[in-house]
Amino acid sequence: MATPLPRDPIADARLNWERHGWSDVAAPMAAITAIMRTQQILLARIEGILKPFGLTFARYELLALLSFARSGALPMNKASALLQVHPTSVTNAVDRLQGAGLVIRSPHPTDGRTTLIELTQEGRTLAKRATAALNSEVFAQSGFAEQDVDQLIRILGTFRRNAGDFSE
Amino acid sequence: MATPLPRDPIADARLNWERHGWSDVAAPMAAITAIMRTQQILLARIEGILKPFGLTFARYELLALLSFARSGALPMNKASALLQVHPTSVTNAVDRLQGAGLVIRSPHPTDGRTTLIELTQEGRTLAKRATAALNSEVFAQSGFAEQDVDQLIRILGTFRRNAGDFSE
DNA sequence: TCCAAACCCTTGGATGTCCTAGTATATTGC
DNA sequence: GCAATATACTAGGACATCCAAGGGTTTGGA
Repeated sequence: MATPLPRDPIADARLNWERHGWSDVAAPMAAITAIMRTQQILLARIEGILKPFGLTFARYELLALLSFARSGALPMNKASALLQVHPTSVTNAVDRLQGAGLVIRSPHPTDGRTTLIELTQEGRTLAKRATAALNSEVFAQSGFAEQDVDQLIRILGTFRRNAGDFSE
Repeated sequence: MATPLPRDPIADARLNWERHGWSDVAAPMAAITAIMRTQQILLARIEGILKPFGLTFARYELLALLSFARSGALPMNKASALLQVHPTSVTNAVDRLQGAGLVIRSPHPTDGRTTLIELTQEGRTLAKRATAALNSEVFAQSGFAEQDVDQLIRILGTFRRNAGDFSE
């Protein structure tokens, strides 16, 4: 890890905003910038843990999603919707997972347009091991206080609902 | 925007975690996943606003940083440290900004290793206009309640400090 | 019935991020 | 003073994301 900066760059940005007369939006700017940076930190941690398994976060997410599907298989478009990424991102991830022998593409029984992604036994085993590693190395040491975790889930859940992620 | 899902996929993931006996880390997993998704939503909004200016978020951040520097110029390594991205990412952004005539590379007066990035007049003007657009179209309508913005700044600030971003 | 519209997946291209390695310049230590 | 180490930037490569466009399959309305 690099040497810590002497000052918080996001707090400084907020001061700059206020100095320029944008005080009304300085706080949301700081919050949004902090989310961007936090995501970057967390992603780096996660990828660091997954690397020994030959996985990236994108591929892990797909593997995990499949492992929770009753049949161990999902249509690509369904995976795209649930992971909330562009269909081409799923195509990309499946290409690599299939190349590694972790998933298989198979035709949908009734809809010729649709392709099913199916976990192989190897894929299921790797998903299990990778999840165990993430649980113990990242999620169990998230760096968030317990009440803060609840706050985050509440705040970001409201945000995501308002952004149109889900209706529920 | 795509049709909202009937259910929150992150809440479902949390339930899956609990069902598999990982209740102790289910909440942090959900919080971290929510951060990833929120970042994705915010980034898409920001890039949508910046697109008409011919800017991406990475390039905008660099322009904004320079516009707050007293001299309008910064060494590349300083920009890299303040933006907390890899030096090669700064090289990439500077290449494109320079190609668009928004910044200029100039040699450091005393250290031959260092390259200074300097805003052009055009760059300064564009930074101002882009900031105004982001302020009114994104930050002023962040979708977070005012108290939640404060909570986010507090929670993520603590997290970033613990992660080694800054010492202060 | 049949064709247009809708839907699903893939290909190709643009960007951004990181890592590794290489070149050039400074600084340190003997 | 000079060699070894550290620092600064860039080139090349691997991945991920999105968008635009294309080809195949289904669906729905005339």
